[in-house]
Amino acid sequence: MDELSYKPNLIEAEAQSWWTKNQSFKALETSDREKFYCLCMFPYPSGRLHMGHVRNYTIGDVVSRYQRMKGKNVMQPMGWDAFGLPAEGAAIKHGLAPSEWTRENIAYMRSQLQRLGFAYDWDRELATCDKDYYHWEQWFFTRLFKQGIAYKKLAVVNWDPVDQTVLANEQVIDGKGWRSGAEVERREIPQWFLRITDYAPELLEKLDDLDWPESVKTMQKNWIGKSEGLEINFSVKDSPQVLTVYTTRPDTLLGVSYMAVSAEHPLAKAAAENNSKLEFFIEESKKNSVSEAIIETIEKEGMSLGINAIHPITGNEVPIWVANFVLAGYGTGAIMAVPAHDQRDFEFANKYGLPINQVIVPFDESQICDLDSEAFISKGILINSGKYNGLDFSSAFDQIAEDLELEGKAIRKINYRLRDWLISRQRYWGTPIPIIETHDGEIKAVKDEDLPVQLPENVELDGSGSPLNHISDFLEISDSETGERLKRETDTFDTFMESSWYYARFCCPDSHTAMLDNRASYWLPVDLYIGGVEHAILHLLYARFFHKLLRDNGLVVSDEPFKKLLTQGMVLKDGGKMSKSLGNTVDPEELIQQYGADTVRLFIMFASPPEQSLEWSDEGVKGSFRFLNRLWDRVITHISEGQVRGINLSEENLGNRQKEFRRQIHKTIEKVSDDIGRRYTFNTAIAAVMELVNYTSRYKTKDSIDRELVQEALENAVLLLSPIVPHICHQLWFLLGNTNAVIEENWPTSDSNVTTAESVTIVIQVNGKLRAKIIFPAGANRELIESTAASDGKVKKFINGKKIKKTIFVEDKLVNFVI
RNA sequence: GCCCGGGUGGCGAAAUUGGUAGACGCAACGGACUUAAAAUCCGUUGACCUUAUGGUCGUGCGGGUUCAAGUCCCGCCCCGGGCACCA
Repeated sequence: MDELSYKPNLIEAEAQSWWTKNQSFKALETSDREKFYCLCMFPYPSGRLHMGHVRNYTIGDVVSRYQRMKGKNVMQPMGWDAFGLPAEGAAIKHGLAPSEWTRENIAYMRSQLQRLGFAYDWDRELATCDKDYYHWEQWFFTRLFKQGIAYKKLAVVNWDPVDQTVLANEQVIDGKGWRSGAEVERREIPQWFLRITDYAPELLEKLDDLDWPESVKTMQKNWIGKSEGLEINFSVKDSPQVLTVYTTRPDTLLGVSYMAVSAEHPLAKAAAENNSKLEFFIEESKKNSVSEAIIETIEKEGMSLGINAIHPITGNEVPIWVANFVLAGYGTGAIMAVPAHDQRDFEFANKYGLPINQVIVPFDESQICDLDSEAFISKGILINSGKYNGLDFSSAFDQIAEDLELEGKAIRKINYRLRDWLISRQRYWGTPIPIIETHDGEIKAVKDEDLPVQLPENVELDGSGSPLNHISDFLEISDSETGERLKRETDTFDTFMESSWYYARFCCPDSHTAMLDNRASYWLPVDLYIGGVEHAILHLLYARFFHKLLRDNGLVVSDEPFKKLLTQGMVLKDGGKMSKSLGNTVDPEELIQQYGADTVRLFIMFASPPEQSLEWSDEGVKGSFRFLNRLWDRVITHISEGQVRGINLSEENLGNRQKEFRRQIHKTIEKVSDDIGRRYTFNTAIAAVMELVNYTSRYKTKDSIDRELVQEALENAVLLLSPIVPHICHQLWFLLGNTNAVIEENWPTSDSNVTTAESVTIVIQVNGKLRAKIIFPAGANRELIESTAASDGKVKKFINGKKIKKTIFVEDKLVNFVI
């Protein structure tokens, strides 16, 4: 074995112990440099790292190390999103307590992260299942409870009648419980909510200020779903009840031909009492999952309730139906149906032979309106609408709203699609909700001095019922002062609660006297947040909401938690998502053992830009390993020819060939700095360094100036690659004769005098087709270029004596003759 | 069903502001080195036509705008993500 060959395992251990010994990644608030908080979405400790983790954390590490070299005071922390459903499943399967399973996983995955050489400040590590963490979440919740932001109401859940437990949507497979196989029912139970809808306007408006991908901002905007409409009350015939609906299209009000309510609606319940067919239909509808994706794709079915609503304008009777696609938790749980101008209402009306009343016509004939085949959903001019005929959308909206408001039959309303956040879960492995119930049913927050409410950890799970309900020590307590018998809330928090504020706790994870202290004001907001695009809506919206709650309670000073967001794509293998069930996973650990962490990091950053999905390739990994070997050999060969130092590379000392080499070096610095610093396109940054290394390898060294140029090229290649492959660069930097570690070096800057090209290639087109390329001195004037181009043999041939109608000229780029 | 992305050689991709399509890498093929293989190094590599110079076509499909379209507009097809209890 060659003493001088590339041995990744050896040099990676050496580099890592150097960083540890020098506490290179410890982040302090006392620095006078500008702060940079770089955060990757923390992992759920599922057992082992997968490639998605490696990709996510490598991106964060590259940016952190780059920003550090740019002189920033960088904090990059890591922790564990440790509560969640899989731990309960694993506990049942392996007979292990969820806490034990989780903590073993954390220990193993921590060692895997360390082996990858990520620049984390491990002193800030936290796990959400630690009582020091959830203590403050409970403390904050009791404030929200007292402020009325947390409240209780009925909500629909998936209920497994055999296991007597609530199921997650994921646990419902083809309408059956995943363990019991029993047909799942929808059931209404009391649940805790947070009033996120109170913050809907701000959550919407502040999106504009964020440096986030437009697609994510659009998704959040649509999710919040602001609409302006009318809430209209229909009276019910022969009944004191009122049927309230919300519509954004009051201009179509005269086209209403039926009403539809959800299976949970009071009118449906009442009508079913003396109608067994209806009762059966409603029971069947309730067997559908609560998942919107499922409800929206099932066969649309309905049944008449046998009662009528009274149209608020015409006074006509309109039949009321129950329909399986009307969502109980959305709007008023009831709709007015206008089949002529809504596609879903149209299909339902056709299926059940309900009337289709056209009340809108297009503005002009260019629009197609064929009510035999589909609804006409565009806005237009009103017809068949009595005194409103001839009005357009906005005047019809105003007129109808005004008239109905006068009669007290409607109010204008801004509505949001966003619903309040359901935060309680009927599960064991989560943060206990710090609420107690007195014997007379009063609900009270647990007092500060009694926090945290600790989750009992040594429990046995069997998959049925609620475990906390069976632990009497937990469930039944007595008041420390009065001795009154009290009962604890046994629900736990949605795990999105923990992930909604961990980014803030990383600023001061050791604070025992407060949830957050002024260190949070120093570090927040997060400068760059990186994670999977699958979190584009829920996690990122909840975290934004929680941040505003923290702000309104004086705990943080910023309005938004994440200044810039980078959403990484998925890691695929053979075109599909890597998953255990498909058996196409690649274990990062095996690859690290075989090639070292740097090779894995390099491949994963080179294979595609971060936002795109990444196709895994074992051959590609080998290619990355080959490149690192070439780079290593190149440096070894260079230094074995002896040290070069202090030779003046200023322009007057260089020949043309040397000037061009130096130009390549500085063009590479310029490109890589832009790719990493601005564009986040690490793949093209790596390609640029590869080109420089290839150029250097081909470059024949004839004198000491050449050797100094090779030194400059290799040093810069090492500096530019050091955020991506930090271990090999740590070693190569010393080998190149430097005494400081590369991590302590500044990011290189390119010299614009060197990068300015003396000549440019101008593309010559005839009618937009490439016909010639001619080299001109940079900045050559238009006349010269055009006359030279026109007399070029090939160009002449294509102009072929025809008249030039027009000449397009783009400086330093192209000439296009239009003939 | 609704919302948001994506589709470029045999493969991963590049083309940053409408201006040279395919940088860089993988695979493949040919050559050098070697007893041989591996490794390494050098070369070729979008398709078709052509002896060659060269030419024609080509960025999911069909239209359009423009001197010029992978890039902009309209209509489709396919794939992926999310849809509120997976994280």
